Order: sequence, then C-alpha cells, then structure tokens
Amino acid sequence: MRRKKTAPEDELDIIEIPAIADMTVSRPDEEIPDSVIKRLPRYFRCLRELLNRDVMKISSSELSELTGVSASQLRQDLKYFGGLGQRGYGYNVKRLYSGISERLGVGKKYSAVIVGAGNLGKALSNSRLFEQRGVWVKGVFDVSDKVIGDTLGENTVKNVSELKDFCRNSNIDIAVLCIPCADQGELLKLIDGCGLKGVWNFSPCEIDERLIDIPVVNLCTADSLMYLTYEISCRREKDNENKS
Amino acid sequence: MRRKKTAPEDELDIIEIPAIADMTVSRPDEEIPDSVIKRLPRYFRCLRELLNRDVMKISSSELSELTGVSASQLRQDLKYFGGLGQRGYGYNVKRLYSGISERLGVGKKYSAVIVGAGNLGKALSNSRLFEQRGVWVKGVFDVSDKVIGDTLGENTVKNVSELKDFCRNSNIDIAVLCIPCADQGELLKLIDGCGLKGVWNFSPCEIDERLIDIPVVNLCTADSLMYLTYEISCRREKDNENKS
DNA sequence: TAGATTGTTAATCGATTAACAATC
DNA sequence: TAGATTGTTAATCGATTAACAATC
Repeated sequence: MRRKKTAPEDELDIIEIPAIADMTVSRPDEEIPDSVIKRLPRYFRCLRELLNRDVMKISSSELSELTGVSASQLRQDLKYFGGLGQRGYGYNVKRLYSGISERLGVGKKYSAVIVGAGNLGKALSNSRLFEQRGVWVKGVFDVSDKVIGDTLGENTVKNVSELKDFCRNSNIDIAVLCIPCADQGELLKLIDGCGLKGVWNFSPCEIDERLIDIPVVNLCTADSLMYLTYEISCRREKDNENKS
Repeated sequence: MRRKKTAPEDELDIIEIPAIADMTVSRPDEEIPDSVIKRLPRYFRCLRELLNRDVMKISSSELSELTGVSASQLRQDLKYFGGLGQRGYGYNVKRLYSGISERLGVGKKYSAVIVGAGNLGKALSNSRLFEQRGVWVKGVFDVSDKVIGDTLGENTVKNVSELKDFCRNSNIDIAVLCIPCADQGELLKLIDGCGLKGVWNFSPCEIDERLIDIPVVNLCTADSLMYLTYEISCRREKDNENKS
C-alpha cells in the first residue's frame, strides 16, 4: 500500500501529519484502562501531600519511590493525561495534581444520602471524607424510631420511608448504604426508583453490578479480612516448615 | 543431557515418574497468584450461600452465572486446589467449600485487638464479621478517658498505653486500626513491638507495606469513593455528549 | 453407550517493564 | 553544550479466554 515519494500531491500528506499527531497527543476521549484508574487516587493523595509541603517539582523516579509504583509505569499512566511533564525537568506538582483531579471528577460536586444511622453511619457522617472528595451529605435515614430525629452533623435522621421522595426531589447522586444485615433483594428494593447515579455499599451483602444500571462500589470488608488471614496463614506455614 | 534409553538403571526413572506426576497434581506448595486469591472470598461466600440452600452440586457454568467470573477462569482458578471436581458431573459444593476454606486459612483461629473505640470501632465490634472469619477480638483500646472502661461486646475498653504489653502477653495476631485521623508515623509507632502478625487498617492514612515486615491491608475507603465519583462523572459526560 | 463437564493446553489479550530517542 | 528526564516504542510477562481431549 506504500506510495512512491515523488508526486507533488504527496506533500499534502506531509502537511497533514502534524495535525493528526497533535490529536494523538491530546487524546481527549481515550478510555483510560481500569488498572490505571485504580492507581490514580494514590497519586492524588501523594501529590496533595507534596503540595502541602510546598514541593513544586517531582520526577517520575521520585514519585515512584513515594508511591511504590515503578517509574516506567508512572510515566505510562500519566501519558493518558497528555504531556503534563517536561523532559529534562520532571512534573510540576500543581499541574499534575489538577490534571488528575479533573480527570477523576474531584472538584465536581456530588450529593449523597446515608442510609443506616448505626455506628457505621455515624462514623461516616462524622468523618471529613465526603467534603474532601466533593460529596455533600444531604440526608441521613434509618428505620429505627430510636434514632429517627437525632442530629448527625448537619442532618436530622429521617424515616427511611421518606427516602425515595427525598432522593427524587433533591436530585441525590449517591446512596451510602450502611445497613448492618440485609439481603441483596432488600437493598435493591430500597434504592430502586430513587433516581440515583451511584451506590457506595458498606453492607455485608454485595450488590451484583449486573442487576443495576448505575455504578456500584461494594466495600466487601469481610473479603479483605479474609485476604489478611490468608496472608497470615501462609507465613505461619512457612515458619513451621523452617522450624522442622 | 539426555541419556539413552537402554541401560536397566533407566527403569528407575520410569518408576519414579508417577510419583512426581502425583505431586504435580496435588500441588501442595504451588504459589497461588494474587489475582486468583482475590477471587476466592467471592467463591467462598457464594458456596456458603449454596450450602445454606442445600445445593449439593454445581457446575462451573452455573457458578460462573452466580459469581460473574467466566466458567473457563473458574476452572483455571480451582485447578490450584487440585481435582475438586468430577468430569461429567461438576463440583461437590461441600468439598469445594471446605477446600477453599482450608486454603484461605478460614477455620484456623486468629486473635485480634481493635484500636480506637469510636463509632467505627464500635461498628466493627458489634458486627459478626470477626466470628464469621475465625477471628476472636480479645481487646479494645482507646486514648480517650470518655470511653475507657466502657463495655463493647465481650470487652472493656482499655487504655491504649497498655496495648503493647497486652499484645505480647496474649500473643495477638491482628491489630484492627480504627483511628479517625493519624499520620503513618503514629500508626507505626503504635504497633511497633506488639509482635503482631498482620494489620487491618481502617484509618484514613495508608500504611506503606514496605516499611513493615508483616502483611497490612489498608482499606483506603476514600479511594473507593473517588473511584465511584469518577465512574459517575464519566457517565455524566457521556450523557451531556448525547444531548448536544 | 451418549451426554455432560472437568482438567489442561494453546491462543489471545492486556498490563508491566525495559530501553532509548526526543528535548528541556 | 551537557545532564537530566520525559514520552514512546518494543519486549516481556502474566492473566484471561477458547478449545478440546479425557473421563465421569
């Protein structure tokens, strides 16, 4: 399919090439792989820390040391944001931070409700987690008369029967589920028709993403405890082998 | 390095082959990749559910439907446990469940302390999470006089100054860190010298695994919220594009 | 035996690492 | 200019999927 480099028309190709190359560099719509996205919050935290310490400049190898991600992978990941670095210099921390923040949707505003005002719900309401991530908790709900009417931060605990209307009227984005024991059916019924944009699920029961058309993050804390005990039992076994 | 197949001594090799092959099948020491380990708790939960419903038999395609993991990958994963299935029949749920449980170290006993008796610490103490995973909470600690002496489940909240001695004397395996705000240095100082086997860290500050010689699981809840808001902002953008 | 389903090998896909030319 | 460090391409590695022979 190669053409000979003789005819004057070919010069048009030469002119067009830089334009195409530019598009490739800025890559505004290129889908970022999930593996990369999952590393971004770590970069985000690290860069914020650096900003707090007034560090203005960082190289990929320094950031590698701080994050535990290889320098090569770091540069590969940052490529998706399009030329945030400068050859021979490194990355401007501020620029990198805002580039990642923007791409992650931090800084945009989200509204949320907490469902379940037990200890976990209380812990989350009191944490600064939401404000730090641009999420505004606009309501807290519970089934129990014991807590309905209590004050949690800026919110008064409401009856969960009002949840659906509240979410629709206030255009709530995220439901934070802190219900200690529930089966999946109950959870789905609870959030169905609320017009939510996403679910952050702390309940011990996992919500199957295939059954719902909005993003769900299941925390699955029990799974992570299991992972820990697995690691511990592996080391126990190794120690026993070494002894015998 | 090949030898000719003539001398009678070579028959020894032939005799030995089945023994070596057997070892390969049972694979007791083969390292299971991390990607596989991370799927096991999901299988574990699913199989327990099936046992509760008295389902005795399951095929890889049925389990695939339930877990969202492809049948091919499931069979590939289960291979590490060595022949738990039967061709033409499927898997015996009970056998599979106990095979995975054993490998994950569930059923073994672990001891733990909860550090931080705030809302999060309370939520964890009250949950049945630990007993379900073979972990026995033997102590709860806090800095604040307001909660020291309170009763949490089977435990009385102790002063965190007693933590080190308690852990060493009672041979505690796991510290569950529920301290709302702390820097890494504080956390490391807290657990240093406790003789722990692992750390389950709920604090907003991540512990760098490279600085500590025992397994650490950092929950990083804030990161998962960030991941959710990213997903939401992606869909928002898509919706906006479709409108215009 | 015929049908079903595993265990396993080979093919594909994607993610990570290595290397180096481009360039500040 | 010389040194440093990115952006990018190629090589490697590992994980997932497809396919099918073994066998219940």
